[in-house]
Amino acid sequence: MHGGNDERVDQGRVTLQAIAERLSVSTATVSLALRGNSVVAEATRERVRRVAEEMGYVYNRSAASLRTDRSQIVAVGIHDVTNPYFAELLGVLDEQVGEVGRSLLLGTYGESRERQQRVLRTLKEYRPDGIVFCPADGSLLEDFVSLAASRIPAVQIARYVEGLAFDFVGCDDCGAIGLGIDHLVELGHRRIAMIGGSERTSTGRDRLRGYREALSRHGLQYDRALVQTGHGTRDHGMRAIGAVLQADPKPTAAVCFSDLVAFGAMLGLRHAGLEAGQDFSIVGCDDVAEAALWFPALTTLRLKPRDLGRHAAAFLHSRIANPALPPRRLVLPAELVVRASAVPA
Amino acid sequence: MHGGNDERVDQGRVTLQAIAERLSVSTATVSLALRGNSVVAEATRERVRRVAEEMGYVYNRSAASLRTDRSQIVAVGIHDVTNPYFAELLGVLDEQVGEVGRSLLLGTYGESRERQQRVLRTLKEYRPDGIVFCPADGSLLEDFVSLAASRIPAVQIARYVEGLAFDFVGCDDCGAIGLGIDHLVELGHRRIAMIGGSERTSTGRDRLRGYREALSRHGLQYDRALVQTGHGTRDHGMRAIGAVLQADPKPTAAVCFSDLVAFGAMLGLRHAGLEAGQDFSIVGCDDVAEAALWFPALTTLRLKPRDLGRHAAAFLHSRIANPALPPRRLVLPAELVVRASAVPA
DNA sequence: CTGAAAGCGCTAACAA
DNA sequence: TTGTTAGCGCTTTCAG
Repeated sequence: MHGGNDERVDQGRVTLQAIAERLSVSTATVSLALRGNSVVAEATRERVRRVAEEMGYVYNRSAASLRTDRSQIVAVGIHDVTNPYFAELLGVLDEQVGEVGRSLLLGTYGESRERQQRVLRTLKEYRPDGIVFCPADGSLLEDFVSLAASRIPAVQIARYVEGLAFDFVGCDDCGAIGLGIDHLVELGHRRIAMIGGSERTSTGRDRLRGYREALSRHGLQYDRALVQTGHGTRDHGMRAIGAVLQADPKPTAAVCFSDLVAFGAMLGLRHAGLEAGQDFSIVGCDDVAEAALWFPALTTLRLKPRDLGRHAAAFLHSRIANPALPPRRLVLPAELVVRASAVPA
Repeated sequence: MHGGNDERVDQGRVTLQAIAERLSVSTATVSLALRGNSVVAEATRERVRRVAEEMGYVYNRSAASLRTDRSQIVAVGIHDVTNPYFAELLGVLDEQVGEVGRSLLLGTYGESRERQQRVLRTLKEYRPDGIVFCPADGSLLEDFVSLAASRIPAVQIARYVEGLAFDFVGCDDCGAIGLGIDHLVELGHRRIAMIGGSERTSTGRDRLRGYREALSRHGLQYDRALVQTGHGTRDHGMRAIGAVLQADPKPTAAVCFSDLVAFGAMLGLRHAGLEAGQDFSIVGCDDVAEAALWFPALTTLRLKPRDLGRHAAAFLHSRIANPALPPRRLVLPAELVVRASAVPA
């Protein structure tokens, strides 16, 4: 320990305390100054800021959080970030939440209820200011009682669970599929299949319902052989289109639960020697980026994840500000975007 | 305030303290018991656990974090979750990190250095146990001095910045493109374009280098008119293919910086009246899920984001355990997957 | 305009 | 095997 050592030796612990000592002021002053509170003199604020910078101070949010009961964390629970629709949702959420100085704590759980339970519990332990989540396939009301009990402001996104008194923002799933059917009927189709959509998910149920209702609106008969429920994956789409093609009489068109399913279906069609947009009509749902670029370009129902994300963030922030708000529901309209995968019968 | 009120009245504050009082033991015992420490009697542990459960206790990680200097948070900074390659990376990271009881704190910054600065600073404030990030386009060494000074275990993923003494795990970008060129040359192509890849990114530079080196390896001449650098987006791919088609003599094939670029390029080709896999050959890079499903199915270089994510997590965890480790570099090999978008000249 | 002091909920010595 | 105690770094009265 020879002389000439400088202050940088123990720079591992730069706290308010350290700054306060260096400046011979109190930690209270430093705290206030750093947060720009105008109760401390402009000159002091400046000095504090400079020294903090110089000492390499970094705010400790755990400490602040413990003290204030605000973590500036928004937890988000979704099944799959790999699904482009949800990836986009996640992106928007991050943007929106970042704008008000909060950060996203992420948890994914596939479609497993059990993992969802674990993830939700862990997320809660970080004391997020709020949480936005998309209930896993098959979720039951009881899965969320402890979340509700925690009183953490929560908003359900895209999917809801029946009877849960949380905010919800989603799309008009029923109406979306209706639009798709309308379009196909206009094109002259009479035998229209429905591919994908889990009955254990609100989006699945609502889109399936949209299918049935639209059919009956057009005086078409519901045929169980034309519907292949399942997860919203490419794989399912590919397998399901094959199954549906076995029906007699054959369908001439299909609406899909999602674009991913539609992509799978178009591929399955090709395996069966058919081509979407020629021998068979396909309409997707979501309008992910890839949809416009496919060949044939996918006719689909646009669901606008950006709007979803924006509104979810707004709901959450207002609820954080005022937890007493009654639960709200926002259902965004879908819109048909006509491209090349659906053609006259 | 009539009688019959039960304990659930103020359930807002269930702390170790509260449990301890209820059981007439100390908070230390409760803490130990809840964490399953075998120093407390099995019977006590059980009692504590039951009461905690019953009272709706939820662990407060801010408090623990403050005390232990461990947050169980892994911060991740990336430019874009909407890019399927990075979405997949994110998904794997979440899985891996979850397995050892940590959670992901997410920050995105587009390709903006400035946003990256803000995001990194915020992430640090949560005192993550570690951080994995992909440097934004144009990042400079100086952008990370404060991260380095913070001594938070860090690993760079996919892209690295020259001279940064952090761990790195990425792909053999140079070799990947080389494989692509080899394939095209074997198919008889001599005029091969390169589309996408920013020079302000290690992946861009390395892939561009791979292009040049492979060309010269095959005795082909490097022609500036055949390379269109730019971001790894579909848009860029679509615009760039047009530009490259102006060259004289025309190229007969192109390697793309990424699958996204390749998708854009294939679309651009169509606009120009050409068809990939017939009149022109395209090879992508990444092998995202969509690549196999496109028409024509994309011949591409598989980069295995899952392996990347797994190794990054492993690097991080070992470094958290032992911060003194020297910086490591892991470069995963790429592999050619032949499909239908590249054909004989 | 600034300082002193208490306390958020937890864990880790150390003592009993 | 369990209890006592101090303290992590911050914010917030309340005094001065």
